[in-house]
Amino acid sequence: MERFVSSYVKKVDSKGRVSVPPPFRAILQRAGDEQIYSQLALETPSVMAGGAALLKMLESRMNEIDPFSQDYDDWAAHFYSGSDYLKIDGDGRIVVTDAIREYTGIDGEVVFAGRGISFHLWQPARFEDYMTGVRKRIAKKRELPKREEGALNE
Amino acid sequence: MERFVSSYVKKVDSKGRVSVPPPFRAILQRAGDEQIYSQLALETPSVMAGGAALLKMLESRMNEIDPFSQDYDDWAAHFYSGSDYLKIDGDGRIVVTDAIREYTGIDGEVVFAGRGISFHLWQPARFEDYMTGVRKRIAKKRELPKREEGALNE
DNA sequence: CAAATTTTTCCATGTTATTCCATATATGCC
DNA sequence: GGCATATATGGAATAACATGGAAAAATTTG
Repeated sequence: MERFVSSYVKKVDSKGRVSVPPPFRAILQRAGDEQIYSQLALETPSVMAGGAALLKMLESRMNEIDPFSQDYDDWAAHFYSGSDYLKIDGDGRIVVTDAIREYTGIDGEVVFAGRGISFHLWQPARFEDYMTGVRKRIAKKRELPKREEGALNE
Repeated sequence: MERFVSSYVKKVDSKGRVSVPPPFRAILQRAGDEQIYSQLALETPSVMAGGAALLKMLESRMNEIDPFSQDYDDWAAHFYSGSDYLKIDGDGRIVVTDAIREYTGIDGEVVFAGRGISFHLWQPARFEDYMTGVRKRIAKKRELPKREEGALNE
């Protein structure tokens, strides 16, 4: 399956329109997706997005939960209320909703960050901070178990 | 089956009229529903609503209870006395009843929150609080079992 | 039963969202 | 490096929608 790779910064115009990075657009198009499924991310002030493949993956995960549990209620709320279908228009653009803006802080520019089967939407500054943290955490982990004896530059 | 997805904020006019979000309206229309079945929610100060599919699901659940039990009496009371059919008028609007206002605190604006087979009506501020709680609970649960070995943010 | 009140339907208007188009910019290709 | 194609971007035209009020119908009340 094709993967969303790399990060792109895009401008948001006064009407909230953003053009989807062509590589991402191409992947969606080849998969037959005319809409982008989006969901507010749980751990970060960002939005997870992707095509039907992502949606399917998420749904199958949710279906493992007992439908009459409190747990399920929470997931259903998050899953359905916190989601959106963003239609890709004739010019390859989507519109970021108010809910997305508020949750992410997106306002003149947005980062499309590839994540494999999905990609995330970020406010640029927050994305940079997040990536810095990510790299630090990874480096730290590797220091102890591996680094001492392992490859120095890989 | 089509699902109610996303959340929409709508204004309530002085007569209690609210226009149903077009995406929800479209789903109901395609299913042939001209009325919205609504029921006071048990766990939260909101109203659960939906079309005939929802009603059918709820009824089948209730039919599993012994009709001569105390349990059944309670359910029947809740189910029938705490429900309403909200007619969708020619302009795609419904009227929120006094019972709904009192139970939910809805008063100038209302949130339509998608929930899959149903959607919920909320007073906006309360909905925001609720969703924040939902996300916290989910994130917390995920910390323990999976996070160490699993995907980082998907 | 008539009057008053509420509810519902109908209609007009303003607003918002979507689509379409034109231009500028960038990218890839030869 | 220059040409052809693709993309970004803003604005204008169009369509969809929200919203308030008036008219009509139904309901309640005295």
